[in-house]
Amino acid sequence: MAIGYKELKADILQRIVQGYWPPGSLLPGEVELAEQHGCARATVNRAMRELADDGIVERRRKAGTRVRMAPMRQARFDIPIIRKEVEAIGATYRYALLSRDEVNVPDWLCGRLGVSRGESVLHVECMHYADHTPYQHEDRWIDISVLPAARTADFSAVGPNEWLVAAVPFSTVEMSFRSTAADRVLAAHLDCAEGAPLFQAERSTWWEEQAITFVRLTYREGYRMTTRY
Amino acid sequence: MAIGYKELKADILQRIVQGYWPPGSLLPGEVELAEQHGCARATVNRAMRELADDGIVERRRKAGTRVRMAPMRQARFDIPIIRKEVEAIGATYRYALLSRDEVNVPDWLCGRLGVSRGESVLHVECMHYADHTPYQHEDRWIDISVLPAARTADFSAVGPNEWLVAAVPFSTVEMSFRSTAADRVLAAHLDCAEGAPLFQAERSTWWEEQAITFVRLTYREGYRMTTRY
DNA sequence: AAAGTGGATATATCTAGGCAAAAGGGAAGG
DNA sequence: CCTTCCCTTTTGCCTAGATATATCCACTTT
Repeated sequence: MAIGYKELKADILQRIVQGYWPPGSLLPGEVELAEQHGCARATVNRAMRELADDGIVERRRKAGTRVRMAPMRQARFDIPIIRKEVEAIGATYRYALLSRDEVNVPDWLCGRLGVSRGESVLHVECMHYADHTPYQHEDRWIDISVLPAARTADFSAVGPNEWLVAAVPFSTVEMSFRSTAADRVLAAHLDCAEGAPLFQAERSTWWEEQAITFVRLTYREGYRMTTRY
Repeated sequence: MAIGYKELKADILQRIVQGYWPPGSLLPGEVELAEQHGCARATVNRAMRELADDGIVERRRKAGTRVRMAPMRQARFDIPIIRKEVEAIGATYRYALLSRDEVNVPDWLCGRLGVSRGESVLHVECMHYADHTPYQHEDRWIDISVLPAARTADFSAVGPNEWLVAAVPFSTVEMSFRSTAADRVLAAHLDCAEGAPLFQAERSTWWEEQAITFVRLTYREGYRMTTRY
């Protein structure tokens, strides 16, 4: 009669999927489920908590556990190292540094990085290729007052992304995705027409309330970001 | 002396972030950590398991727990119900049905829905507005052989998305995001120039290995999907 | 040298019980 | 009728102990 939390989780999910517990309905309490399945409440708790983590159910003290109304409320995307992503599709990865300058922080970046005007930042532009076709353009800004080591780092062989991953851990990340039209520079680098619709990801990274880096990644035309579950 | 699993998790993460336990290094065993912190082993286990779930550490029986070398982190996006999303920004939500036809499945959709050519599908087009400005265009296809109830559903007041959520218990979902140029129809509906770069989401939904619906959501120009973690 | 075996060990999971905290729901008072 | 306060329910979290399982490593066998 006693079962493990995985089986229990599968059981409950099965019943939800088959409509026995329709969206919005209230599930039995932990004690009751534990008695029904002949296991400890902790086991039920583990199963229910994982279902909640997966976004299947919603739990609130006193209110109980109920099936979520929306079939999918959250999606999870892996943010891989670009090299891995390219190699995963069976292509050869190549990296190229385009430019590297120490400049005054532009106004539009002040707010995002949380630095004051007039400060100096490191600006690195580079390209990532899959089998010699453009894959991604990387436009990165690093706050050198927070990360002075970046000033002496050599980005000609290894990309700033991989360098940063190895050099600094991060605590908070904000990402956003949008669609943008290729300007002249991007069109040239990504080998597409000017005005072509491109998928763009922007990421700000903080460590201990200190902004470290902001990066704008522009993917080749036609790129898709996909998730399934 | 005794602490909760959240504090413990934060403690361990802190030490990893600060380099006390560098990437690749072996962490103490659960028993040892429990003794050091004066708590039960289950508490340590919970903290460590969550760190593993978050992709910070890697755990293997007998081998112990070690800090991951390349933390391939994953982002989690909330995909809100369109009405909630609009109302969250303080705007008034409005819905409009554009068209609704029963047609032969187009070739490009056969593969995605997993239906054979010549079959009949329900095609629904509608718009979602925020304060009377276009917010999202919904282009939906429903397999009526799997979901015959859709044939008699009235989509003039409630959108197909909300109808489906209530009608279909639960499912497997595949989503993908990309950038596309506005064609004449989309430009007209979304009030933008033809060729404008638009953010597009596509979602296929299955239930018990049966494809139910495919939807293509095109957002207004300038839309951003953002997450923070 | 290569392959198989078994013990040691670290994590995975379960049990049984208890206290804490949040919050729904109703009672009491204005 | 409405608001405020309290009680009870339900999940959250912890302890302490035990079994299960995977797997590294050393040792033995072929």
